[in-house]
Amino acid sequence: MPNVQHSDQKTGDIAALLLAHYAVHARDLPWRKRPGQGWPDPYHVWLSEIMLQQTTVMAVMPYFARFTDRWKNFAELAACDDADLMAAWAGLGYYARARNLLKCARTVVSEHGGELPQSEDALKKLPGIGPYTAAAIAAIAFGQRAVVVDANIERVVSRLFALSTPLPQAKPEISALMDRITPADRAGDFAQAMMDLGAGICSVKAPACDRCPLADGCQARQDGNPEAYPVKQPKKARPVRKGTAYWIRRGDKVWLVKRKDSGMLAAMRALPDDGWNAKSDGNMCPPFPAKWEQRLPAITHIFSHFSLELQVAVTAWPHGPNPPLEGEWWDVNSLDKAGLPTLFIKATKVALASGER
DNA sequence: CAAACGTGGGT
DNA sequence: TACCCAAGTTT
Repeated sequence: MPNVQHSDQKTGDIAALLLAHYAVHARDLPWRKRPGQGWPDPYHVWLSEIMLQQTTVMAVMPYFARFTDRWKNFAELAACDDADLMAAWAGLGYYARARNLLKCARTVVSEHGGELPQSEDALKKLPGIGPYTAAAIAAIAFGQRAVVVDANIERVVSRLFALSTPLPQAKPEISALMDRITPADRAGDFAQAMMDLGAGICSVKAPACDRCPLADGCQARQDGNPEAYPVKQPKKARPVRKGTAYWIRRGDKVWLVKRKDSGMLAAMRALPDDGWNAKSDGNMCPPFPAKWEQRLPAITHIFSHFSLELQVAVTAWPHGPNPPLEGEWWDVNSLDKAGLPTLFIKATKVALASGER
């Protein structure tokens, strides 16, 4: 445990100071809107929390707006087609979230009468909801006292108490400290205030301590080295892989496939490829023999755990039978509606820009 | 438990 | 440019 030189009195001040600051400086985010006087719509809280996992507020905004406009509650979302959902999620990344989102909505409808359960335990049993999200929903949507810990809060707490233990080993310590400073009432506002603080003031680089309501009680600030926290374990290098995608054109159509249901970009619509993955290069074998042109500029795409140098090979497919490869013709003029992951969006742009007939 | 799992903005 | 990181969960 950390050197506990903070009295309960002092840690109690943290919540009061932060909530007062939050009353004035809270970000105005769409999922925080409260219908009437009460709490925000739990469906909105849940949807935003899933979208915000490892994803910035800026990236989430347009997706949240489109999703809530199109699917207004759990029942509507549960009833949608899987392919439509995946296409709507395209570009946001971490596609397992989209598959779990749908599973979760369907479970909420079939087993919980279309309303989210309110207890942290019950929430954690739902697909896509882990420790963080369960606590966040319980606190933010249902007013329960839950201890919320995300990467922002890890950073803020690490600095407040100048924790020398590196992450992820420090997680239990951070949870215990967050538990200690979380108020009995307004735990949800407190969590959001901590996250706002981490996002806007207690930033990774160059924290704005002069604007921080907790600066006086911050150990790292007193020590003059807030940027040194949180201490983290070094990360692994990112390998570079090579692969090929295949652009099969017939008139104004291109042949798209659906990726398998597990692994990278699972269940997403895509261009055919040569089997590249995080562990190995693609085999450079086209899906079928044809006259393949392969002189387009390579694409570099950075995934979380490897980089990919992707070559695009092009062929023209004659009218008549379809290519011997499960898939569908897609109009090249409406590729934006295909729901392609960003990697393949880049590939389609290269193919089209090449003046490819 | 460590690794898998996307993407784009910031520095 | 290169590297860091984000409202984490699942296996």
